[in-house]
Amino acid sequence: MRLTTKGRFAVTAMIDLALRQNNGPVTLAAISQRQQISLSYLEQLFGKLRRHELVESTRGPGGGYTLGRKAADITVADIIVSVDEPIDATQCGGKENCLGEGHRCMTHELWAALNAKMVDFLDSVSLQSLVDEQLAKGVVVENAPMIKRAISSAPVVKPIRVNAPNSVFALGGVALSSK
Amino acid sequence: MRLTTKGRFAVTAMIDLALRQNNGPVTLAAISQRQQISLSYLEQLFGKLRRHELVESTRGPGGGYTLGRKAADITVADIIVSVDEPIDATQCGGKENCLGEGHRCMTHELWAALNAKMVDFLDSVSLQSLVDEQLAKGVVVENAPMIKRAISSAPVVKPIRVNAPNSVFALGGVALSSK
DNA sequence: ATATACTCGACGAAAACAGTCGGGAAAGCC
DNA sequence: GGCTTTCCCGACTGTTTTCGTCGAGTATAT
Repeated sequence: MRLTTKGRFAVTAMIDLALRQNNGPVTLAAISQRQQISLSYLEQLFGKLRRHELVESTRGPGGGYTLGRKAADITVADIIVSVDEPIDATQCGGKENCLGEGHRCMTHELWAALNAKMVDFLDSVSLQSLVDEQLAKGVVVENAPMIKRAISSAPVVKPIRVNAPNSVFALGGVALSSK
Repeated sequence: MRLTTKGRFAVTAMIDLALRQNNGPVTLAAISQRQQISLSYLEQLFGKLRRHELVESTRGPGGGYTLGRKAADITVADIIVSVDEPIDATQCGGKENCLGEGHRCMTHELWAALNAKMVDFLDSVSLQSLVDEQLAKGVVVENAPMIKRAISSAPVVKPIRVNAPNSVFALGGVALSSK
């Protein structure tokens, strides 16, 4: 398990997505603006997230991404593993008895214990719990025009897709569309 | 909080050190051989660990490193923070209200929640607990000639420094001194 | 048809990682 | 003193990862 800013971007983007997907699909462009992550980089990350079925995509106008399953069923470990992939296996290539004898290469053993703890922990943190934490903190989710409250239990809600590039749908007042 | 193989090396080396320091100081050369980490790289890591007072050094023959405080008082978070240092601060430079208004830059907020959880967790794992885990698994600590059993409660035992470069003090039988 | 938005691959600069090298400086031992 | 051991430090290098750009392409809705 590795943990870098790459994983941080992915987790942050997923929280952003989870906070807003009840309006319908969320575009990467919107996440890019809100979270200050380059669009192309997000595309790469979401490509991986999609291949791991953590998100689903909808093409065309009004399209974007939605969560692949309920936020409560997505863990932080899922997200990080998805974008980090190559788990690197402690220089000895993963084979046991790396140096011929029995108790050699404890490098492997030594780290394995802590790594397991870490994975267990990150697997116990759900995306939903992070979202709840944000809502509790009073994070303002812009343009959320009083849709149903069925956050993630409704199958695929897809309300009317308002397609207003520069009005309400943009950013909540401040002009950030200039660049 | 970042987590890469660098932190892994540091944690692994610290476990190795904790397992053996009751014989007296442990040399980096020995850790290097056992854990297959390059000596010079270890020197860099231990330089940081020493500056953070997690380890103490003794120069000259029979010298090496010992823990700076009891293994139970050193956490994994301590170790990782020591070698990773620059904590990077979420592109906005750490200042609040990054974009002028109040609820902007939730990038900061979003990640902070998880990061805090992670630090809390890693701070709850002591070096001692990892050492105990290894001992329970039956890890063989070579050349431990039946010293006291007071693993880490004795202040600074420092028995007689046997200075026998190639005999018992070397590696426990197998010829690894060839390179 | 056209605009929206995802999809994919190649490319590139900058940073971090992992390791090397060479010269020191303190401490013990002969 | 001279020798060895060991830590100490800075500079340097090659590789990988990060982060981002660009351009072309495909599906979809209006």
